[in-house]
Amino acid sequence: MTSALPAWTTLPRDFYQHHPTVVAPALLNKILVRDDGRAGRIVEVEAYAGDQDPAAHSFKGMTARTATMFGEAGHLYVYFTYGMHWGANAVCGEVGQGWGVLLRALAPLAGLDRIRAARPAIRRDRDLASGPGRLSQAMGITGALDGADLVTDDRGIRIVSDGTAPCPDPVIGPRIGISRAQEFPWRWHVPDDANVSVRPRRRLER
DNA sequence: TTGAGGATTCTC
DNA sequence: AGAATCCTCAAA
Repeated sequence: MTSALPAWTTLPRDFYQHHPTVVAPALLNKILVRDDGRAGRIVEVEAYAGDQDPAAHSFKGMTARTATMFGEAGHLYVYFTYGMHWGANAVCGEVGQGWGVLLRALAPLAGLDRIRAARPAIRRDRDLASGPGRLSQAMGITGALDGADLVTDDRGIRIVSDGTAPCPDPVIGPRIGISRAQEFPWRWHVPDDANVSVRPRRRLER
């Protein structure tokens, strides 16, 4: 019997030590894993690039909120917004750059009972983790996990590969929900994946 | 001390 | 289209 389930190998530090426009598409088809069995395949991401990027939290330099983003690559930057939602990023680049990749959507893969329990109002599975706030809620990510090391798995969250190739032909387009640098094509998602978040409704100009 | 705005989601 | 809901940061 030679066939076996492919091993889940944690992504190494140097996977993250590049520009977020490189790391972001490379993260498509990787798997976000919690130590309680919850896991989901990453199907939508966005890049944020520090002082090169007016839309990034880190654009104007480090603050108390963004300290993690300026730290070592491979850690989790978790932010709070709109008074109720958490967002999760993989820090990338070198220390001091403030670069990261926002995890925007997962295709739930394991621990579905726990994921559904974390999203009790949701009826369809494709709505469980389709959006940064939904993803964080589904996976139990809050500010308590800000700074967690995805490489050493020091706090029960990591990103692994199951051997699936990177998405060969991702959809590329503008980022969602930002007011500046809207023209940067720094969003990538797996084509036709039901879990990809959708812009609510484009506001008509004028 | 104040206030505007926010890497969103849900409901009406 | 509007509400919910509160933290962050710059400016006064």
